[in-house]
Amino acid sequence: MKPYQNKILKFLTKIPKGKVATYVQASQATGVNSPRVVGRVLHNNPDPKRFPCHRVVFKDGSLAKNFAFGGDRGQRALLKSEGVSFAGKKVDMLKHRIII
DNA sequence: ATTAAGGCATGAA
DNA sequence: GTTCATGCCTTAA
Repeated sequence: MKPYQNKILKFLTKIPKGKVATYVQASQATGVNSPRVVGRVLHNNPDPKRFPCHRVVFKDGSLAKNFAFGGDRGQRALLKSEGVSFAGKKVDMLKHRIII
């Protein structure tokens, strides 16, 4: 059993639409005090359709280079479609960052 | 202001 | 010990 993985995936589902979470927030919310672990779980994402890994971004709002949905480019489109605003290349964290 | 690179820290496989 | 969808730091252009 991988409790951290289960918690992280569950954390993804509880991210409201139009909001984004940072790796740090996800790691702290799940008790896994390491953003890298979160990133690994997202990469091992068993079902991208159920777990919106595209809602997890860097602390500064930038996106990962090789995203499972078609690169950072595709992720930007997905988030934008959900109502997330973008400041150039980065997500507008001030408005869409979830409050833990 | 932004990008790139290098280094160090953290936690798990 | 090494790697990794990170974070923060510094240096450079």
